[in-house]
Amino acid sequence: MTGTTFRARVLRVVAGIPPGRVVTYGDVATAAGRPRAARAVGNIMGSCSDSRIPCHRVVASGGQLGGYGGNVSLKRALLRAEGVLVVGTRIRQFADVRWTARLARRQRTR
DNA sequence: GCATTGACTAGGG
DNA sequence: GCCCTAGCCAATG
Repeated sequence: MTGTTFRARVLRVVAGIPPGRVVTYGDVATAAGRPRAARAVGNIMGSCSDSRIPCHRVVASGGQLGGYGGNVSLKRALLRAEGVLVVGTRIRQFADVRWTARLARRQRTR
């Protein structure tokens, strides 16, 4: 995996997010190997045109919705459709819908 | 190869 | 709770 670019790793992580769950840009960056590249992740997301990449499950820190190419309303609708409780530009019960590889292992094993 | 941009984050007012 | 500032990173011109 030495030749894997940061971009590819980010897309890989986002593609692994299960329905009804969300992750912050910082979490994706960390999972990709660059804890400080949250901004870069956002840039990559804007370029992700693949339908297999659920970019709408990537949100900002603190449960903020973040952005969605200028159509935040659509992102809000998609998240709510998956069971995520969204109010205004924020996510309620963010800790309950937040997803990370480490948490996934915990809930999968138990 | 340098400068600008942008779906970010944390900290201070 | 909201607005502004500084810091960080990859992509693009």
